[in-house]
Amino acid sequence: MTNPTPSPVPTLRDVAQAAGVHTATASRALNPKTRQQISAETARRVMRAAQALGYQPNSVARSLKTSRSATVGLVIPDLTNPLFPPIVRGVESVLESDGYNVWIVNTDNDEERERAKIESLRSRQVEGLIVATARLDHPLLRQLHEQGVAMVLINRQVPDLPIPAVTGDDATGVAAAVGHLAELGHTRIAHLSGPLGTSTGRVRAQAFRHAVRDHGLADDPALVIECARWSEEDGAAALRELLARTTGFTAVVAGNDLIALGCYDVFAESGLSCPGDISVIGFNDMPFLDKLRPPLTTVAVPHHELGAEAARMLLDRIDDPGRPARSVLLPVTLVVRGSTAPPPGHHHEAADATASPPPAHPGNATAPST
Amino acid sequence: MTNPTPSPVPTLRDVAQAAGVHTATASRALNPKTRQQISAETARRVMRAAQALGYQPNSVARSLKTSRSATVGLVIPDLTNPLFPPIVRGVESVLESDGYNVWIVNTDNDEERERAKIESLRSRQVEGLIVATARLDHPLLRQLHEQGVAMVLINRQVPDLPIPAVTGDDATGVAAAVGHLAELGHTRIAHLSGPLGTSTGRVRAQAFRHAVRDHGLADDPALVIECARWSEEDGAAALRELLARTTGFTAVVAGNDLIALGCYDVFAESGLSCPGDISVIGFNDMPFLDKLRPPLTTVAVPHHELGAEAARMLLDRIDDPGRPARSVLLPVTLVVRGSTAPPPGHHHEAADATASPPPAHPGNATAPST
DNA sequence: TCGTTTCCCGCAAACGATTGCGTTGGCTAG
DNA sequence: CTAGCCAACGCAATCGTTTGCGGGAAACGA
Repeated sequence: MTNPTPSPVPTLRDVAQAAGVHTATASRALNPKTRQQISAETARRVMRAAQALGYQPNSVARSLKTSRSATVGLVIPDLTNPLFPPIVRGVESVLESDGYNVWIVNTDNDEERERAKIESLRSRQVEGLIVATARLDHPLLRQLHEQGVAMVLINRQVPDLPIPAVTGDDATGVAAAVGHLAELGHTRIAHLSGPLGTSTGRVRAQAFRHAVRDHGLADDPALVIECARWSEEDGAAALRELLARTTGFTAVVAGNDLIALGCYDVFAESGLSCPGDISVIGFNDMPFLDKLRPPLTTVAVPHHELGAEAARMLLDRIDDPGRPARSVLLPVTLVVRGSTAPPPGHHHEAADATASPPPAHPGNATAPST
Repeated sequence: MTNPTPSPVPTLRDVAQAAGVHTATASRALNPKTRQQISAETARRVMRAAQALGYQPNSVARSLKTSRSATVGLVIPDLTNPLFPPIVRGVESVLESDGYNVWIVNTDNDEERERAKIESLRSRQVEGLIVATARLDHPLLRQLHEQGVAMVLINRQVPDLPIPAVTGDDATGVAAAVGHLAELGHTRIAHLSGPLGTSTGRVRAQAFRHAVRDHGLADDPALVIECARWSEEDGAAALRELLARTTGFTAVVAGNDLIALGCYDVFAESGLSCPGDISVIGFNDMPFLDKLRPPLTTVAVPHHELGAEAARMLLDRIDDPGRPARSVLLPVTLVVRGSTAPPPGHHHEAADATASPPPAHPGNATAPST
């Protein structure tokens, strides 16, 4: 079966003609902002005609004339990272209620693709960009900023550029994670950092070392290792390398949840038990973590709010480009699940002296695995 | 810090002026298809000028003139469903290499939002639509089809409309799932179907009843229950209701993975053990299922290929709207993990008579059943 | 030398909307 | 009765490209 022949789509001229008025009049009648310039009677006639013809204004023509588009671009490094879809929803929730459309593009962490997609967005007159792909050194973003493009960064920032950003409070989150592990009795804690070319990677890594020192624990450079990307595979690779070259650590705080998942893979292949032999903490609290084996202890960032706040800031910026670029840090919370427990052989002040399951935590507390 | 003043973006006229030619000449010089109409020398001059000015063609103006846009819309019901991001990647992979842009929109399963977003896509002159939101009765899709919009459905179809679709082989997948459970010794198997207003929901439900009969098992209508949406919450609700009104079933095949995850929630709250007391099979094999507790047995559909094939079909359709609308069914495979085991008290022909853990399947063990 | 072809390139009309400005007609005020 | 005003609407330019068409000049054959 083939497609029916496309019926010609009605234009403003058709509407005007049907209503017996000039296109200018039709245009004004159809636009609520200008409708009061038109007599009620004529306006009604035009709107009826539009209705009857099924008229839909051509946004392309409108954009060309007005150089606006009611559209903003959302630049995501990797849609398959479950962190991002909730953020996207957050962005959409506020932008849509404001009449904006959101154009989502996926760069796959590829610089060339990023450039191409952003270029394509710009050439379509998007009115602003929400960017989740920021790297510490990011010439493209610098250039866009210099060209006066309205932008808000999300989840990551680029410190040298005065672009507003909304991120989770990485430092506090990592400190909470380390604190939790220290409290459980761990003394040698490793960190599988995310890419140090991203602010999140670097900030979390720095916060890790600070926290470790603050707790009087081993601050051994050999205990932190960088993952090339924020992925399960790279997390696994990093942990393998760490296991090969260092020993004696009983816990790892991962740069994010995916890296933590990579650890799970290594545990499975090497026969290590989590949290029996080694504890893990993730970052982000992406969906479904509570159903893992073991449920992953992690630092929860408010995904939806992250997106929503970024969207609000972008709107502010669009209708007043001159305003100062404040950045916001959203509060995070440690959510303790089953992947953290006292280190093997640890003597807790309580009775049991073996590597027993961790104390059941109320609420999210899923049963700890042995 | 505020934004710098936006520098005026160069237009084709600027380029032409800089190169000392007419805009028409500049246009032709910049377009590879028409460049041979221009002397090599002039073309070089124009291209150099464009380069120097940092000229980027204005797609809006181009679209207005040509009524093309090199853009297709991708309509997703719920981006937070991990099934979709890999599909998106599949779509992008083929469309991008063909010079197309992909505009992803998220309808949140809301009919009004869907209409608005599709309208917005159309008014932007997208050249085609890949739609993952199809319902069995879908007036909007019918209307679009009648207007001659190039479309391809993905993952779901609408049977009455001759729109090409690419989906997984739902019937075979469900049959494999039921077969696997039957082989394990289950005789009363329940089905938590997806919404019966979607083809996937209905096809899988029908296939379930067929499969159950084919294996000579109980075909009790009380054993199938419909979930209102493809979500964890609705899966949980459905299983709760089923547990309340029926007993004696030892396995459930869920309409998809999210519904299966809902079952996990119910198990946790009701103290049931999976797979000890009850087995579960999902559908789709979305990411991270292998890390669940227990790892979810499911039917894997080729996400990436699903998207890629849909994109290819759309391209075909765009440059030849007249071609017949063939639909394709992509093969699926049962991947057996840890959420399925013999029913409690089942005497297997092998030695052990208790509800022991399932035989360890090596790796991802995509052992095709029967 | 004179057509005729070929090669480059410019002219101008679109595409479909928005909007500043001008024009019209009806009304009030002086 | 005329000046002045306002409301309602039309005119035409414009946004930045693309593209059919035509023209001028060079090249070619006879």
